[in-house]
Order: sequence, then C-alpha cells, then structure tokens
Amino acid sequence: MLLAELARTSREVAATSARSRKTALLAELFRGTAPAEAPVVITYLAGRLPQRRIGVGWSSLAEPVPPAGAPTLTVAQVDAALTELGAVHGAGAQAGRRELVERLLSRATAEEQEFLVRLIGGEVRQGALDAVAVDALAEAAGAPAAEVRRAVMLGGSLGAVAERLLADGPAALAGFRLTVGRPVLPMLAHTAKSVGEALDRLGPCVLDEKLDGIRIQVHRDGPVVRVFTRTLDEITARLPEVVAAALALPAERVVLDGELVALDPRGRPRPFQQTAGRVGSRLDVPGASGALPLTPVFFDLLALDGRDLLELPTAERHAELARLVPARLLVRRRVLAAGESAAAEEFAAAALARGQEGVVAKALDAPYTAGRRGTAWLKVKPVHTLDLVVLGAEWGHGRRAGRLSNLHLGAREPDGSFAMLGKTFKGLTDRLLDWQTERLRELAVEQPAWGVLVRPELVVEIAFDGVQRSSRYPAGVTLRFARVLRYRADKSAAEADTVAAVREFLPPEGNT
DNA sequence: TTCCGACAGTGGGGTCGCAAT
DNA sequence: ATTGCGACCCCACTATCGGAA
Repeated sequence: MLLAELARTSREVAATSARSRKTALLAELFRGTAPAEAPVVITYLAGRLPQRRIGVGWSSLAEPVPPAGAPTLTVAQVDAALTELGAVHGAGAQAGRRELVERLLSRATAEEQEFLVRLIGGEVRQGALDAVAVDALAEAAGAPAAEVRRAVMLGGSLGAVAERLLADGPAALAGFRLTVGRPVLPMLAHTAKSVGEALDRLGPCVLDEKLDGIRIQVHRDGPVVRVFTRTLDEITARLPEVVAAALALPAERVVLDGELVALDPRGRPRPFQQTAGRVGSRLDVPGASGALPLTPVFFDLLALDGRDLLELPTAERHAELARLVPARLLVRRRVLAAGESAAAEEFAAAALARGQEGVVAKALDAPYTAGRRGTAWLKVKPVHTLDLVVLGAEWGHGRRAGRLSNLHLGAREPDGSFAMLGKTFKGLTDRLLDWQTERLRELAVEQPAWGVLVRPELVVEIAFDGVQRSSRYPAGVTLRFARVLRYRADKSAAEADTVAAVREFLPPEGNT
C-alpha cells in the first residue's frame, strides 16, 4: 500500500467532525489492506509508530526537505526506514538519524511529508486515535466492536489483532485472551470531587488508599517474573525487589495490579520525584538513586493459577488477592456498607495523615475493565488553591492556534517583584481563551515569537495538587497539576499570594 | 429531547540515558 | 562536565459526538 493512500485518508478523517464518518473512512482503507500490512497501516492511522521509540523528535524534523514529485513510497518502505532509524546508536547517531530522516522525506511528496512529520512527531491531529481505529477495524472485518476492543486490550497490540482479524475473520478474536506474561492495558479511574460524591455515585464500594508512585502490572509464570508500566513498557530489569516479592507468593501463575513506591524508614511514602527517579534508573549504572528501595503495593488480582479473574466482581478479586499477598504488600482498604459515610471520611483523612495522595473508591460489583477509564473507580484527592499573577503566555497549537494559551504564573516576593513558578493551560474554556488573548495583548511589554510577556496585573485563581521542588524556576518550587479556576478581577497583583505561602505547601522534610 | 460516557486534544514538570558540545 | 533531546513517568481539564435515558 502506498503511503499516499494513508496520507489522503488521514486528511479526510481530519476534515470531518463526525466520528461515524471518520470510522467509515478508516474502515474503507482497512478493507483494502493486506493482512501482512495491517499492523503498520492501522498503527499509523491510530497515530502511533510500531517501533515506539526511534530517537527522532521535533528538532530532527525541523529542516525542510525538497519533496518528491510523484507518490511512490510504500507503507512497508516507510516502516523499514523507521526501523533502520531506531537502530542507529553510538557516536554520530544524531547526524546518522538526520541523514536517514532526510533521505526518507526526500522520497515523499509534500502531502506525504506532512503526514510523516506529524506521525513521527506524535501529533496526527485527525480526531481519531486508537478507539476510532478499533471501531473501524471492527466495521471492516464485520466483527462486533466490543469484542475487537476486548481482544486489543487483552492482546496488548492493535496491530496483531488487525492482522489476525483481516486474515481469519471474526473467529480469530477468540485467540486473544488474558495470558500470563503478556501485559494487559490497566483499568483507570475517574475523578470525584469528594468522598461523599464518590459514595453517592458508586453505592456499595471499597475505599483504597491512593499511593503516589508508579503503576505496575506484575506477571509471574513459575520462575519467570515480568513487570510492566501503565503503558505496557517492561521494566523488570530495574526492579529486583518486585521480582523477589512475586517469587515469594504461594502461587505459580499470577497477574497482579499495583503501585510502586519508595518508603522512608518510618514507612511513609517519599515524594513522587524520588520514586520516579529510582524507577527510571538502570541498576547497572552505579548511582545514589539505585540504592533507594522500592515497595510494591498490590490492589488487584487479574489471574491466578490458570483462572482469568477479570470478569469477577471487585469484592471477589480482592478476597483472592488478600489470601495470596502478605499484608505488608497489600493496599490499605476499607469496605463500606451503605450509609457509612462517616467511616469513609475518617479513612480518607487517615490516608492523608499517613502521607498518601488520597483514596480511590471502587464499586464492589464491578468487573476489571482493562484499558478503560470506567466509572467503577473514582479517585479523590485534596485540591489546594492559590491566587497567582500572570507574567506571560505562550501561543497555543492545533485547535488553540492564534490564541494565547499557556500561562506563566508568578508569586509575590517580599520586595514586590514576582517569581515565576510554573505554567498552566488547563481549565480554560474557549471563551476564556479569547478573552485572555485580547487582554494579555493589551498588557504586553514584550512579544517574543513564542508569545507575550505582560505587565504583572492579572490575578488568576489556580488549583493544584501539591508543591514540589524545582531546579527550573527561580522560586525553587513549582505546582503539581496546576489548572485555572477563574480570573480574580477583584484582586490586584499586590494582593496575590507570596512565594513563602507557596512554600508552605511543601511536604515536611524527610530523612533522605 | 436532554443527559452523559467515551474520546481526542492540549499541553504541564521531573527524571533518566545518551550524544553532542 | 554540562547541555539538549527523546522518552516516559505522573496528570487535569474542555469540547465534541453519539448512544442512552
């Protein structure tokens, strides 16, 4: 198949807003796709590369290359070129990659180049990613969408399902089931504003402590243990303590869902930055972070000795988990009968007092819905707010092009100046974007290519989850997950919160 | 007819490994 | 030694479509 066909379909998909029409366009292309080509074609049109990482980003794609006159590039040729790119390592790698990128782009027409650049850059912007591709695949193969989706979740790979489905038809779906050793997309949670709201929405439920660490999925098949992240990357080699914990379990074949955290000597969670640093470190490179021990804390059980537990209700999976895993490695949880809202509040407060991030409420009767952000899990975290000053803003991209989007936030210093301590683009409606674009232009004192710097006059109320240390900002601190709640027209910059007030939110110094 | 679940899009900060400077 | 880039960890929120109620 020619790359030009993909580029044209992608453009047509981007041009329509109707999801049903996007699905139909993709389905039409998939019908004309040979099974052998399907893994690459469908992955591209879901906005991703089968290679995952190829070492090429925006900076390597910036230079324009004269386009080819006529489309001759095939999808298979592109895939081969990108595989070759990903294999370039060692001294001279950057120059080598640059040359390969240039050679590939020179074989593409202008339209193909545009598609390739967006694909490699990770921004296809066609309003259709995995979910739409799955629906289109189902339509093309004449299979129920729900069954295709389930096969993809359990098989872990859209490409593999596409190939088998196009080759063998709907009967091939039965071959994709939970397999120990092969990762499954994890179930995700929605947010509730309060414990009370979560209880109202769920009915009978269990409250779990929410740990601020790295999500892990642990597979043990006899003596073989594999550990995967939320995005199904394997990190087994970095986690000998997790492997040991899995091997110590009184079962031969298990799939566990949990969170990985670094604890201090008193058993309190260390800051997320420390956990993430340790998980990101290779152990064969000696370093301080490698010495920081990690503790896996499990909260769900997906498979046990040949049994697939995904369809079991939460309460039964939890009961199996509690029989299998020692209490030390089990998440703290509290089952709530109807009306036990006081007990729920008490449990949540205790979790925070122990230094945890919050709680997750889980419906007792729900199955494990792999890969979905179902409404059966609701997380509740405390939200803090500050009134900060807008110091500047950056021009947005995509649907925010032409509007000032990403706000630079500052807090007041004792001398009356303002120290920048983060940015945010979240929480803004289209109307607010229009308003702030106009207002910030009026206040602009400098207009660099990326946006504007303004007189520090506008005050915004910012919600955030916490404050962490930062080497990037002059204040030495930054906000975690900052988002705009509203502009404070009633407040002047001189009334904004101070850097000292922001530092108050830092967690107490631990012994590190 | 209205409501609401699911999705895509828009990016944030931190940290690592690796290659270039 | 330091810097820049790519990748991946954590994540919130709004707009939109289309099926459910």
